[in-house]
Amino acid sequence: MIKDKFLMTSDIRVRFAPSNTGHLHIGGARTALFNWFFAKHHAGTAILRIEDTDRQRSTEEYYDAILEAFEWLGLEWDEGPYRQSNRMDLYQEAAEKLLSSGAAFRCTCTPEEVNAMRERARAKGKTPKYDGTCRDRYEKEPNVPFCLRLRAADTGETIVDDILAGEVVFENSQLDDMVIVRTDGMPTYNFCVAVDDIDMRISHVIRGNDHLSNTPKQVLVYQALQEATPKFAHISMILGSDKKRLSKRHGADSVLEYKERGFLPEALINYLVRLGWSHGDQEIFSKDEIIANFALENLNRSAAIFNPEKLLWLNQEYIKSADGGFLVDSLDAGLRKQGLPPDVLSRKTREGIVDELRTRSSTLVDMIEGARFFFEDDIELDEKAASKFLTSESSELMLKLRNELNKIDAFSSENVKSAFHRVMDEEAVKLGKLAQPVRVAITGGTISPGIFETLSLLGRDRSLYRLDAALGRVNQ
RNA sequence: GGCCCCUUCGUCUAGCGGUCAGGACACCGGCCUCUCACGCCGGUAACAGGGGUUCGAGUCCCCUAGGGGUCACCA
Repeated sequence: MIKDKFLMTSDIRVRFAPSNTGHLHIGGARTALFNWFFAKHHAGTAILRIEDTDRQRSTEEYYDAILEAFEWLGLEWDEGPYRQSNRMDLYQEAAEKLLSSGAAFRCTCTPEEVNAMRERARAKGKTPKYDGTCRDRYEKEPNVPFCLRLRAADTGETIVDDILAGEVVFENSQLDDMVIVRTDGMPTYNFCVAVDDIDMRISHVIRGNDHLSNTPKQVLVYQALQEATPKFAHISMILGSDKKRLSKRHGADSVLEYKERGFLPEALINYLVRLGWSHGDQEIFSKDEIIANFALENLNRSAAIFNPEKLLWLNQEYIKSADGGFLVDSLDAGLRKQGLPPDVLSRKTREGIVDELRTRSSTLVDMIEGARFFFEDDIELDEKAASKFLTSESSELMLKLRNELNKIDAFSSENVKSAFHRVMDEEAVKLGKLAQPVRVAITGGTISPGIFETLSLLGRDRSLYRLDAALGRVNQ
């Protein structure tokens, strides 16, 4: 969308904050999309922040892959990517502030001891949580390692005001004295999130529903830091066909994998956004249309099941109306990947090929597969089709057609059609009798675009060569 | 298990007290047709259950059931 230069940037600031412990998967992408469209709709600022405080599992490969995925999707972030690992000073400063104000305390309990506490509480039928052993043990022994915990209230309640869920009340008795800085000095997720969101002046936190239960913990950090909370919107999640959380088991769920499988970014975006969001009966939206109409209020609160068939349908819709040049480029790249040179046929011809294939391909991969035979020197015949259609009976017809094709002037689909009709009239056969054997001879199989167009696109030389090869086979 | 969220066709959804409960994907017919598609026409299919509130409830409230999430020195 062209930015209206008269439109002032609003105070709306949102962030998408994935961890680089895995690929950007479609669930995360949808969350990112909601954030991004919300920001654009309000002429606000969309920020990308990588949460890489997990030293064990974060990798640079995933970091790069996440950026690559966004690049492919065509989502540009107004700020970032910020990385939490570069912002340690900020967290340390906040932690010290909390320590000196008494909101946080040093805890020398070992993980084993804390686990034991939780077990004891569980055995008594109570909420398993840290028991507060170190809360008031202010004199600490030197050389004993410690972590920092945030002192949680034992009574009362913490209310999360959510745009979608309304006021959600959590009993403070459920809350733990959570660790905000680990023994190794690394700050923890729930702490960094709040500190960063404050520092980045985030106005709306839009994230998955799985974070709702975490929110009161973060609210506690805001309160301890004496900062106002942002507005929250916890969106529904995407589930697999088994109604379980999306995972590797459901197949390809990384965004980049959809690229590999021949999906167009516009189609993926359209599909993902429509999961939970709608605008009347409209199914197909350009980015600009989504920007114009997106509103958090229209978001569905219930989980959505990922439906690959509908994505496929949408993808084909996008392929049907895609720019021809783009499709040719995609075709060329796909062919080269398989070691087939695209330029055995002219670019104009390839444009004709993708035009024939666009109504027959639900993915770019399908399209390339459907175009293979145009570019192979020697096609592979499907045995079943060959034995059914390449018979001595059909070979006579094909031979006649071959001679007619050899005579025609320009090898246009119209002229090819005339050639067919001359043979059909002469032999008093219907088109089907002639077309299927020719199709098998030309394409190797029984499925292809219209036979006149196919021959015309393939060109006279290659067409006759293949016809001859098929004829030779029958006569053997 | 505690706490939290959710519940309209198989799936995505429209609906925001009065509709024959609409659209889309998928599926099933039909038309078109040289195959496969595309396109066009038509069809099957839903308010989880039970209580209220109301003249009237898919729409509001409660309960039950089911599904999901979360309870870490992971994010």
